[in-house]
Amino acid sequence: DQTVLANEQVINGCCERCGSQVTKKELEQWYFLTTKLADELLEGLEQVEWPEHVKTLQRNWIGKSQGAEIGFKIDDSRFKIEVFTTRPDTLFGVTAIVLAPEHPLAKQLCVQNGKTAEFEAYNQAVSAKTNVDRAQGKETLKTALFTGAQAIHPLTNEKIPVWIADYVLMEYGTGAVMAVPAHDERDNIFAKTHKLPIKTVIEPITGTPLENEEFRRSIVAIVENPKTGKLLSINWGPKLGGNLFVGGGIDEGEDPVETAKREIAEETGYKNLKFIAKTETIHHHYIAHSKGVNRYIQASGLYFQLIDEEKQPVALEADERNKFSVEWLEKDVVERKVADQLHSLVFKRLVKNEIFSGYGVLVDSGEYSTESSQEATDRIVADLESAGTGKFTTTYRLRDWLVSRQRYWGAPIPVVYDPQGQPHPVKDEHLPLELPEDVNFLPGGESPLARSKEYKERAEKLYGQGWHFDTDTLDTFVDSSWYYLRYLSVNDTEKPFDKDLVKKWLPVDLYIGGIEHATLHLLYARFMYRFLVQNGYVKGAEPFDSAQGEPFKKLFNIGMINLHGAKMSKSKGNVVSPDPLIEHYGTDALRGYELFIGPLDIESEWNVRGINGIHRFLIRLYNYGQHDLSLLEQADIEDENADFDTYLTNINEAISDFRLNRYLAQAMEFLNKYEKLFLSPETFKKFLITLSPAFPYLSEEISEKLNITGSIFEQPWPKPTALTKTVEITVLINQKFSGKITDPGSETAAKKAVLEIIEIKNKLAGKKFKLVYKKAKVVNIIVN
RNA sequence: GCGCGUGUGGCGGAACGGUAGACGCGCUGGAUUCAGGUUCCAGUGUCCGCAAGGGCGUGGAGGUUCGACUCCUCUCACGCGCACCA
Repeated sequence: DQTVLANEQVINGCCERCGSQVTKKELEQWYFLTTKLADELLEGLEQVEWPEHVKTLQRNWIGKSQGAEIGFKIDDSRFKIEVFTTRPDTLFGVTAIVLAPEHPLAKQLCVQNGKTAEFEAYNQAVSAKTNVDRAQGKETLKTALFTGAQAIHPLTNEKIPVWIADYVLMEYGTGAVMAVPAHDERDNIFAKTHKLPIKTVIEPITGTPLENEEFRRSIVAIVENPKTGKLLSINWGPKLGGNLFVGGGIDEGEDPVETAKREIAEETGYKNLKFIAKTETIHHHYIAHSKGVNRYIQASGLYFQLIDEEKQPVALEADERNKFSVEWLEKDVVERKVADQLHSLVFKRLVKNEIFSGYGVLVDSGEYSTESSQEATDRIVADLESAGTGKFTTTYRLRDWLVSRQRYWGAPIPVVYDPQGQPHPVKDEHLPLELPEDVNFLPGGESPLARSKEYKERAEKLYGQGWHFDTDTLDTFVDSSWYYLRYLSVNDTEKPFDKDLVKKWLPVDLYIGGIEHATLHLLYARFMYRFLVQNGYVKGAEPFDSAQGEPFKKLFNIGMINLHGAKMSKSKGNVVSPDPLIEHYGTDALRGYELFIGPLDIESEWNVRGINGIHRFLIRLYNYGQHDLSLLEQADIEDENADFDTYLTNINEAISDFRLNRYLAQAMEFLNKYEKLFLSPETFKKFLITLSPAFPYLSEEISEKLNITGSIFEQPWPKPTALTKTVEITVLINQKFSGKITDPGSETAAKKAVLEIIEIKNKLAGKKFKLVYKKAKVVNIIVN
């Protein structure tokens, strides 16, 4: 409550910690310039072994986007507006320049054009909206204000109106956009609302260009029956492309609308049609399988409605006509069934009225017309650059990290202000700056430190009359962003951490934590460490590669335990106390159950009944440990060793993969098998050692019966006895299990051995079959 | 809207492309017990069958392969993240 937050700490317009709503306020605050390292933070992700999921979260959060900045001069003034766009290829489609309300030029342009009152009114309306309102949807798109100013298009010199609208955000890009209503959804809504022209400058391309293409012009015609709302579709069957609309080539000199009417009548008989709408030209490349040629077509999509249902006889020959059937389908059915790229694009443009925001071929774009988006982008930006009014740039979604907090509990910001209000760093000899103690530290809209008499006096004593410390404290995430460095030198009173120790211990080999830190702690810590490394604070000034800027080499995300589908948390009051369970089952059983509940990185459901299984296992283990094994007849030692080796290999793998549920399952399986066979005392001892991490109390207690000097925890982890176990091959008949054989090592020997098995011989008698062999795996007998 | 992830018995969950459901919970029957609990034995995907045995089965539809939970394409459902990002 009552403090500022960083962007990362705001969830849906509310505080990530306390859930209270976030409002906007103008304040002077300190920032860490995380955006300066945005690129490095992005690259560094390639250097670490983190779950892909977490890397993606961070990549999205940083939100790198490449585009260009383009300057638009304002007519009759010295001003110039820089817009950021990812689509310079749509430059000829610009019909407005739109500024964020907070844009420095927004007010000035209004004032210049005698619209001061309008601006003030609009600005007030906008700032009255909270972030939550802004996030509510497209409602705010409709609010905008014309400044009265005209910008000059840098390539055509046309005049373009300059608007203010709050759908443009000051924090992103340059706080100004070029509105291209034909090719951007928001610009489109904006333009329609304010009756601005919409100019198409990109024609879509579908498919990919091929070699030796045959060129033709053609149409795709959608026919609607206005009485039913259904659309006419031609079903060609699964092999010939499924459902399509009526299509056909345009004859030389023929008008597309006439072509479409002719094709519709020929294929379906309907002849009384009303033309409704038409798409821009669509460039389509495809392989015409039936004709065996590659085609490039320039297609027009056309939309018709039936005037009436009158039909003429279908003109096609019977064999031609039988290739397809004519269907009337609901629009949503059509959307699902029409898979062809060209036809479904026409559907989107004409039926769903979607705008086209993809890449394509330029049209109505002066000398750049007929170029592809890619070519045009490069050439347009290059041309603008040589004219001094444009360049490629990169923008990030990441915001700088606001670290000032109006809270008591935090490290004081080590800044002191002179009587003129100019900030200065607190001198080294005055560090660390400690919190004053004569304050009421409840939050109250301003920092509690501002209320401290002692803090003020301290500053004046150290720096002189009229000086005062910054009264905010640092975000606690600042502390957690470098604690792993301090951990190495907790008793050092001279400096925050010891470079040599850092050099020795970092990066952290394995970092375990919850996913909730993905774009908070983990991002801040990476930033801080990289900053310290880059500036020689941790490794000296030697050059370093990107990987050396990463504090955490490997990351493991631990999953939450849920209760009835909800995360357990103190604030929700749905925490399960372990105490009664420990009392009844013991800590070993509880720990074991927690390991056994499921994979560590997956959210799991808490279900107490499961603890019984572990409890039973522990009782069996304990009872087994009461036997004097040296007096009992044991199983075959070679089999036993081989089994133990297998077990050991499995659990070693499971443990290093954090598959602790597998680790315990293997242990149970092993005990199940040998509970009745009796192990040699040596093997049992090794078995017990492998269980000691999961069940420290019980394994220690049982080990007292064995000849172990000292604690079981001082025993080395067992090593495989390295006896080679015989490899078995599975024998399958038509993929069904039919037994196992010992692997003789070679294909011919294995096949021979299989065919000598009596039961298999009998099954195969008189049948044709062939054998598939896979080394050390399987012999599959395929009988037809 | 964009991005990411997950779908396997009644449940938690196993399966280097090679006997799907290991291990555990629960459930059913039996033994022990005056009884309940505990413990022990047997069974437990589903359908047909007394059984032997067989059919079907890893969200759905295709494909690759001798063989697919696993690889590829499409699709559905759920979950998560970001979101007026130009």
